[in-house]
Amino acid sequence: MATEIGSVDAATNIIGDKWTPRLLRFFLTENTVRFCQLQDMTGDINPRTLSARLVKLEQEGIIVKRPTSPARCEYELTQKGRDLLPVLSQMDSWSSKYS
Amino acid sequence: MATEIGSVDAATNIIGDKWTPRLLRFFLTENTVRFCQLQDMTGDINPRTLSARLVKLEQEGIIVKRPTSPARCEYELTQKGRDLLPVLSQMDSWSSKYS
DNA sequence: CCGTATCCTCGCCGATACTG
DNA sequence: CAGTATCGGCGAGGATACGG
Repeated sequence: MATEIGSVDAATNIIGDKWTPRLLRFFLTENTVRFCQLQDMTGDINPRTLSARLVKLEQEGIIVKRPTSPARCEYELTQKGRDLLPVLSQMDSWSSKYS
Repeated sequence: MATEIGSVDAATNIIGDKWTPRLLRFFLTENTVRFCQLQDMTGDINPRTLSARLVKLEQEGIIVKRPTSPARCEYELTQKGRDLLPVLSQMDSWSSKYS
């Protein structure tokens, strides 16, 4: 059945984007997040860039966007996104070991 | 003591580079690797780029370079590099789950 | 075999300003 | 609050050729 095992590319396509790991890291401790929270947390991200990241993550089925009121919405991980958290955890612990 | 836990940046600095995850993936199955092997495996990587990656990985203490004969050498993971393999494994399994 | 040297393109992303 | 619009710089990395 040609199970193409052993590539790392799909994850790289997400993780490799600037800011994305930081954005996803938010979900290690929170269930939902809003646009401005991500802006505040990263401190410096351009709204244009942040928007682009969220669009891509949504297209890839990693997050879902949910309006909570007019002019307000929140983002949440899908199952596919939740499955990405172990990657983040590993990156986290490696990073803190080798600061 | 301001233990800055909970960043993902150090790993991102390595993993985020184009080609690097693929290069490191080699070490999931092999202990040492040579320049031309990496060229063959990736298929398309520019020698200039490959060289740059290896230099950076060496500077970061993730691999070591060892000449085996004049005009021949091999690369090997350090402990710091070996500690990076779990990240790669996680990326691998996520990628194969969501091809 | 293992790279380095030059040149050059392309697209990422920051700055800034503005809308629903 | 949650984005979109426009513009522009800059640097990563590809193409190609060459050297130890």
